[in-house]
Amino acid sequence: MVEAGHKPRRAPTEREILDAALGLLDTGGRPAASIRRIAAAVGVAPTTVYTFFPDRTAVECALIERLLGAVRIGGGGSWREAVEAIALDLRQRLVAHPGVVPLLLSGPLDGPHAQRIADCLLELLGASGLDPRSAARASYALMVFVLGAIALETFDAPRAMIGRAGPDRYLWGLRRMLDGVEAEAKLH
Amino acid sequence: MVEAGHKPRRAPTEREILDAALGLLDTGGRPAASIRRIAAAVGVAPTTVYTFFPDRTAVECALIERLLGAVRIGGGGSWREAVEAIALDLRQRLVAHPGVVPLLLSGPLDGPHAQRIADCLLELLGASGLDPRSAARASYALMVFVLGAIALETFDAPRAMIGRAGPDRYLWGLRRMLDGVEAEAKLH
DNA sequence: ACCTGAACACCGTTCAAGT
DNA sequence: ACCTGAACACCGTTCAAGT
Repeated sequence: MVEAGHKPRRAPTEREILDAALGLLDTGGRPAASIRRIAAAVGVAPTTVYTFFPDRTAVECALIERLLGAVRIGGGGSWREAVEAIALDLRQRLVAHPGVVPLLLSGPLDGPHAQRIADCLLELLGASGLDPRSAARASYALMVFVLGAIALETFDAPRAMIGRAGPDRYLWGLRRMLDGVEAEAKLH
Repeated sequence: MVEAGHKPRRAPTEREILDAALGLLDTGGRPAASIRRIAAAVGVAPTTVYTFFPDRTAVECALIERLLGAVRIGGGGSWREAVEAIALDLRQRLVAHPGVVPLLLSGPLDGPHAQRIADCLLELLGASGLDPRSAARASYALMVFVLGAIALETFDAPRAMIGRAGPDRYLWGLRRMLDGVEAEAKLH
C-alpha cells in the first residue's frame, strides 16, 4: 500500500527482465517469451522493455550471455580433463533451460562470455601438442559437438523434460572426438 | 486470357507451395517464410495453404523432408568412406539452403527420410566392428557433429553466403571423430 | 473438394506524450 | 530519464460462405 498511483509500476531491473524471459522460455519455449509477455510478467508496459534493450534479439543475446557467464572454466588436471569438465558443465547448464538452446544455435554467439569459453578451449588444445592451425580446428570441432549434442538433446523436450537420458552418450561421443584429436597430436 | 474470373487463381500444387517456401527461406530467413507470404508468392489466399498443410510447422517439416530425401546414401567403399560421403552430401545440400537449417535443429527430425539416413549410418557403424550399443552411440555422435557443424556454419550467413570457408575444417573434425570411433572398434 | 474474405487473438516496434 | 497508451504493419489460425 505504498501508493495509489497505478502508472509507474516501479522501475524494473535489467536482471528482472532477463529472469522473466528465462521463466517464460522454460515453460513455453521461444514463442512464450515475447516482449509483451515479458513486460506483463515484470508488471510493466511492453514499451518499457525498450528502455533496457534495443530489440527482442538483444534480450535473447543477453540471456545467453548470462548463462554462458556461469560456466566454470579452467579447472586443474590434464587438458583432456579440463575440456571434459567444460563440456559437462556447459551441457548441464543448458539442458536445465531447454528453451534457451534454440536461441543459442541461431544467434551470432559472439558475446564476451562465448569468446571466453572459445578462447579457453583453444588454449587447452594448444597445450595438447597440436600446432595452432590444428588446435583451432579441434576447438571448433569440439564446440560443434557440444552445441550440436545439446541441441539434439533438448529440441523437443522443452516441456516434457524427457532428456533425463543422462550424459552417457554425450560423454561417449565427446571422448571419441578427444581420442581422435589426441592421436592427431601425437603424430607430430 | 483464359478467363476473367479473378477468384480461383488456379489450384496450387503441394510442390509449388514448398518451392515458394524454400525461396522465401533462402532470401529472407525464417521470418520471411510466413504462411501469408508463401500464399502470396504462389498467388493464392493465405487460407488456401491450410488445404494442403495443417499448420506452419507442417510446411517446414515437409520442406526438410524434401531436402533430406535428396541426400545420396549407400555408395561403395569402406564404412568410413561411406560415412564421409553421406556427411559431405548432407552438408553440401543444407549449406545451399541456410534458411532451412534452423528449422532442422528445432524440429522433431522424425520423418521417413531422416530415419533413412539415421538407419544407414547405424548400419555402416555396425559394419565397423562396434557392438550394437556402441554403434548406436557412434551414429548419434556423428549426427550431432554433422548437424552441429552445419548449424554453426550457416547460422549467421543466411544472406551473406560467407560460408565459403569450404569443407576443410568440417572434414578435419569429422575425421577426428571417425578416428576415435575406429580406434574404439579395434579394441574389441 | 477447393478456395475465398472477414475476423480473432496475437506479434515487434515506433512515437508523441506524460511525469 | 523513464514509463505510458495508441497506433502501424504484420503474424497464425478459424470459420462461415461461396463455387
